[in-house]
Formats: sequence, structure tokens, C-alpha cells
Amino acid sequence: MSELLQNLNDVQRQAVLHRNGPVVVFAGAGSGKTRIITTRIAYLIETGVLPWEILAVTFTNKAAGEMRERALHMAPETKRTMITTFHSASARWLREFAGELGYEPNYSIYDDQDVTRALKHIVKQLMPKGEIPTIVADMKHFLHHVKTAGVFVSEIEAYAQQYPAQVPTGGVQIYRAYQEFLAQSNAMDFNDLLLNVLLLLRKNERVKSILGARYQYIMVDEFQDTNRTQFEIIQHLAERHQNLMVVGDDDQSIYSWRGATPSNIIDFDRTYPGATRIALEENYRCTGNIVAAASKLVSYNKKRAAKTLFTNAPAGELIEVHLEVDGEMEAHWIAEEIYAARNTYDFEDVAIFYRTNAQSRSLEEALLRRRIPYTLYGSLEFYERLEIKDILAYLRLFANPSDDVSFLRIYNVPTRGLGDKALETLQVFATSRGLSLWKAAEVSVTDPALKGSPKLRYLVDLLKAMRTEILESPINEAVKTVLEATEYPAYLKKKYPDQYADKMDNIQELAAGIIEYEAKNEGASLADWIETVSLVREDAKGQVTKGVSMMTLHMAKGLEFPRVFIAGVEDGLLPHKNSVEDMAAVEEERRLLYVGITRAKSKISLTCAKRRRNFNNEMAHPPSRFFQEIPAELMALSFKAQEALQPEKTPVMVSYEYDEGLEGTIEEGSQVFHPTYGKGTVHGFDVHLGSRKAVVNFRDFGYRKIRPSQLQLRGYALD
DNA sequence: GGTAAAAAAGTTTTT
DNA sequence: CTTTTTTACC
Ligand SMILES: Nc1ncnc2c1ncn2[C@@H]1O[C@H](COP(=O)(O)OP(=O)(O)OP(=O)(O)O)[C@@H](O)[C@H]1O
Repeated sequence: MSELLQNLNDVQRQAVLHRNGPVVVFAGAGSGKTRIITTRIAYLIETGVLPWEILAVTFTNKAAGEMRERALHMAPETKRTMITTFHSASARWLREFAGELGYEPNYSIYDDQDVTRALKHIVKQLMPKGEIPTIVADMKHFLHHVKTAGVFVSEIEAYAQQYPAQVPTGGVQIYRAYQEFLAQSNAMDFNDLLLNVLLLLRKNERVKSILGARYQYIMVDEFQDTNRTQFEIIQHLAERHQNLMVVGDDDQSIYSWRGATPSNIIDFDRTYPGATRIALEENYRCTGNIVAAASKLVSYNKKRAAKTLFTNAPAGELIEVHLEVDGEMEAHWIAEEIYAARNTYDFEDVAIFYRTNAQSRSLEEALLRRRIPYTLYGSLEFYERLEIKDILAYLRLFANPSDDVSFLRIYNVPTRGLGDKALETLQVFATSRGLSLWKAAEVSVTDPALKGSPKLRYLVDLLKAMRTEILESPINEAVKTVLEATEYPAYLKKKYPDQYADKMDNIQELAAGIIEYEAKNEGASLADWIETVSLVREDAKGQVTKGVSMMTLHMAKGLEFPRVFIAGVEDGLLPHKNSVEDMAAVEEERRLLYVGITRAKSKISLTCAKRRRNFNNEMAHPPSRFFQEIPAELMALSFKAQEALQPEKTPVMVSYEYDEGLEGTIEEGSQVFHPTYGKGTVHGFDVHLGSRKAVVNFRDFGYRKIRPSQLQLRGYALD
């Protein structure tokens, strides 16, 4: 028997040995689902399948990375197997085939911020008046919604007729204009990556036959989180060979807001009648107490498929519950615990999970104070810094000259005397000729009849020279070239004198990231690096776990750590306040906690804070309602937690002490409160620069004109 | 058209 | 409270 098969139980072995035909593995947390996939990849290779004939996809970069590492460990040949996320796989197929849809292979991938910029631009052109910010936000939400649901732009008209309530005014028009803008910019957003692959597989016989033949064996992990589009892509890819293995757990479905459809796995045999079904029941990861607590908790969900999960492991320690007065103290306590137990648990063995990224800050500070090393995962901060975005915009523009969003960003950065007026002229010109902005700028300064401005000519010449140089030199010099040619450092120094050094450090880090990438991927082009950066947004430095791992509960899925802390287990955070109204949403929050708890191999602590600073004001959160659902005998409560968790003191429906002020309309005579100016009285209204403003006499600041949306109503003056 | 000061917005979760 | 956007003035 192959050595690979020896680390498996009988059921797992059956799954790994399963050769042809569809199969679904449905099992609870820590039962070895990922182990099945990684072992099966290695085993298939060992028994003659070529590494590149296997495709393994999952959902998050973190989980894909973990899977890649485990597989590599078993069979080095898996280096040539595509083990990745849906989005990265799609991006790669589109580099090959996007030409069939009218894109250039060097298309840009637009992230959330780019999408917002593009939408702003479009909304401004289509609806010159009105509250642009709210429209942009609404439209973004709408586009995200329909595109996640798999509604193509060609289908939006019909969709709007069928579900008028789902489509805001102007939605159809905006969707069309948006796709046109992206096509013009040779760009795709994250949803387009999937939709375009699906479109090719549906409509293009050539692509379908090439991709359909390419992968003999396809495996999908975390299948409960796939959406309709992803499942359909997989169906097309597997149609010819029918060797599809999907693996998942409906109790770990935590991406419903991204269109995840757990019925994909629950009703798998409806799509593939006769598919083999394999259930795993033994948890190999956690202690008895952890399995018992998590199982009981998730059993409170009404919507779930029945399953058994047991462990032969000893009961181990109790679930530790700790209550603190505020977020800072909570973080402090966690840091002290980690430090005190450093001989039992190496820092690398410890993870801290939380519901929202914003919570990481106080935790970081506490760890820093104790000098505990840590790695923060999933923080997008680095790529959102303005200096990084600026440099990236230049590089992206050189990889894809049609990229208008990038052009708009660097057009006057560093400042070179090109303002809104000149931009407007350029935009009108570009639209009338159907050209990208850069191309339009080029034409307008070369065509003598158009007498483009000298400033614009300077920009065009600069960009052209830079592009030539960058495309001809090794990619690790690209950042240097941009800095030198644009004199960006001088601009930074002038504009941000005190942050200059920090910002330059960040840029250096970006440059170091390119060098490292180039070393790892021989012959990689600038476009390859940009794609990686757009899709796998981890920090530029090499991602070797150093110290304590910190991440959101979402990101923790699929991982495991000996020692786990979950911070902020409070009503309002977990379940999150935006979810408490809706039963289904609360069930998802419960699953989130289930996922978090089952990441722990030996010990877990759940902490909450009585009060937590939001931005302006503090809010009080009672301990999470989920504590009532974990058997009391499995929990070790600290003294303070004991008091707070008395059942009668934790009402099922919790009311919050949000400082939201009174309900009602602000009118003349209203007593109002403003975050900066404090208390004041409304003395009338005025239409100022297109928006309605309240004229307020503030007690300490006198008269100001303020948008009513910024004011909180505090009562009425007595006549 | 550039800049500083004032006002508004932002924190659910990810590709 | 911090960061981004808008406005007022040069
Ligand atoms: N047959 C086995 N014998 C011993 N250990 C096992 C066995 N199968 C899996 N394990 C171990 O159990 C742990 C959980 O396995 P794995 O990550 O594959 O589970 P999973 O089902 O994918 O979990 P989850 O759904 O919670 O992410 C891992 O540490 C793995 O090495």
C-alpha cells in the first residue's frame, strides 16, 4: 500500500482511492477533508496522473496557500498543479482566452476602490446633478448584488422587469455604462473574472473544449461557499471527464453575502445523480470539550443538515471565558496570557481571531507593548496607502495603457498643473473618439489641429519615455524608474514633510516585494506581478508566519492552531449588530463562532469587553447570546464573566445603548448635536451650493451651515 | 489651478 | 478619532 494512504482512516482512504465519477465528501470540522484533497492529489500523481491535469480550487488565498503547502509536502510535483482560488484560476484562464471576448491579455483587475472610482466617474457623466456619493454607494451595492447572482449585463433588462424591486432607478443604465467603461479600460472587476470565464465556457466551443480537456481531476474544497457562477464553471470544466470531487460542511458556510449557496453541496446529487457520497465523522483536530461545545452551539441552527461529529481525543481543558471592562483591557489580558504561557505555546502556535478588522488595532498595540511578535493577516492597509496606490497606478498603466482609472489617479500626481478643467476637456475628447484617456491625450498633443496644452504634452512625453524604459528593463527596476522620472519623492517630501520617511519606506517595501517575486518566479513579467498583487493581497514581505497570527474569523476557516483566542464575543459584534434582526444572518454568525472554536487544537479562550470604543462614542455590549448555547459545564468563567453571564442578566433580544439621539426631523428651533461643534440650536435653513444646509447657532462656536445629516436631534426648544 | 482649512464620512465579513 | 472629500481663498 502506498505510504500516502497510511495516514488515513478507512473512509478517508475510500475517498482518496475513489477514481472516476463525481463524489461529494460531506463532513464536520476537523474531520480531515482537506487532508483527503491533498492526499488525493499526491496519490493521483503517484499513480500516473500528470500534475497539471489536476485542478484544486478553494475560496480564500489563505486556504489555498495552506492546501498548496500541505500538498507540496507530500509530493513535490504538485508545484505544477493548479492549487488556487477561483479568482486566480479564472484570471489565468483569461490571460489565455480573454481575446475571445475582446479584451487584451494584459487587462487590469479592478479592486473595490477602483470600482468606486470608475462608478463615480460614470455617475458624474450620466447624472450631473444630485447626491453623487449616495448614488455611487447604492449603485456599487446593486452591481455587486446582481453580478454575484450571475446576472450578465445582457440579461439586466429582463432581470429588471422580473424583479423591479431589486433594481434602483437608473440601475440598468449604470450597469451598461459601467461594463462599457471597463471594456474601454481593458479592465475587469472581481466578479467579471468569474462571469467572463463562465461566458466563454457557455458560448465558446473552442475554449470549452480546451479547458474541458485540460483537467482530468477536479477538486473543490469549502464547496459550501461556492456561488452559482462558480458551480456552473466547475460543471463545465468537469463535463467531459466527470471526475469531480467536492468537499465541504454546511455548518461552515460563512459567505452568504457573497452569494454562497450551501445547497450546492447539500443537493449535489441533484446535479450529479448517482454521485458517491462520503461522510466523515471523526474529528482529529480538537479536544473533546472543544468538539462538544462547538457541536452543541451549532445545533441551535434550524437550517442545517444532520451530521455526526465525535472525537477520541481526551476532554482537555475547559473553554475559557473572560470578561473585561473595555477593548484595551481585553487586548491587554490576551497579551498577558500569551506571554505567560510562552513556554507551553510558542508564539507561532497561537492565533487571535476577531469579527471585524477594526478590532485588530488594540490587539496589535497590546502585543507590541508586551513585545510579542505577530503577523497580521488579511490587512489590506499596505496596498491602500496613497503612495503605494500611486506607484501601482503608474505600473498598471504601463502594463495596460487603456486603464483609465489608473490614468485618472496619476494624471496630476505629482502636481503638474493639470486640473479639473483640462481633465474635462480631455474626457469629452476621449469619449467622442472612443479612446482611452492616455491615447486621447497622445492624439490631442500630436495632432497640430488640436493644439493640446504644453502641460499635457509634458505628461504624454513623460509617460511614453517611462513606459519604454520600464518595458525594456528588468521588472525590479520599475519602481526606481517611476520614482526618478516623475520626481515623486520630491512631491512626497513637499506634501507630507513629516510622513516622508515612512512613505518612502513603504515604497521601498513594494520594490523589495517585486525583487522577491522575481526571484521566486523566473521570467515573470510586470503584468504577472501586478496580477498577483491585485488578487493575492498580502503584505509585500515574504509571508512566513512569524509570531502570533491575527486574522478575522472568516479568514481562519480551513486553518488550525494549538492555542486560540476569539476577541469580542459580544452581542453587537458576534452576532454583529447588522445581523441580529435576521434569523438567517444570526445563524451565519453562529457558524462563524463554530468555525472559530473548531480551529483550536488544545485550548480556546473567548473574551468580551463591556464597553468598546467605536469611533466617536463608546458603546456597551453584553456578552454574546451564543454563550447561552454552550453547555455551562464546558466553560470556565472568570469571576466577572460569571456575573455577566447569569441567564436573567442576558436578555435574548438585546437593546443597545447607541448614542443615536431622538427620532424625528430637524426643524427650526431643534436642539441639535454635532460631532465637532457640540450643542446648538437650528435657526433656519439655507440652500448652499446645491445642498440643503441647516443654519445652526452653536453654544461654543456660533453660527455654522451644516448638512442636516451631520446633526443629531436632541430635543426642541421650549417656546 | 493650487493650497489650507473645514466638513463629512467611516467599521462587517473577501476575491 | 482618523482619513478623505469639499470648500474658500489665494
Ligand atoms: N486519519 C487521520 N489521522 C490523524 N490525523 C488526521 C487524520 N485526518 C486528518 N487528521 C488531522 O486532523 C486535522 C484536521 O484535518 P483537515 O484540516 O484536513 O480537516 P478539515 O475537515 O479540512 O477541517 P475543517 O473543515 O475544519 O477546515 C489536521 O491536523 C489533520 O492533519
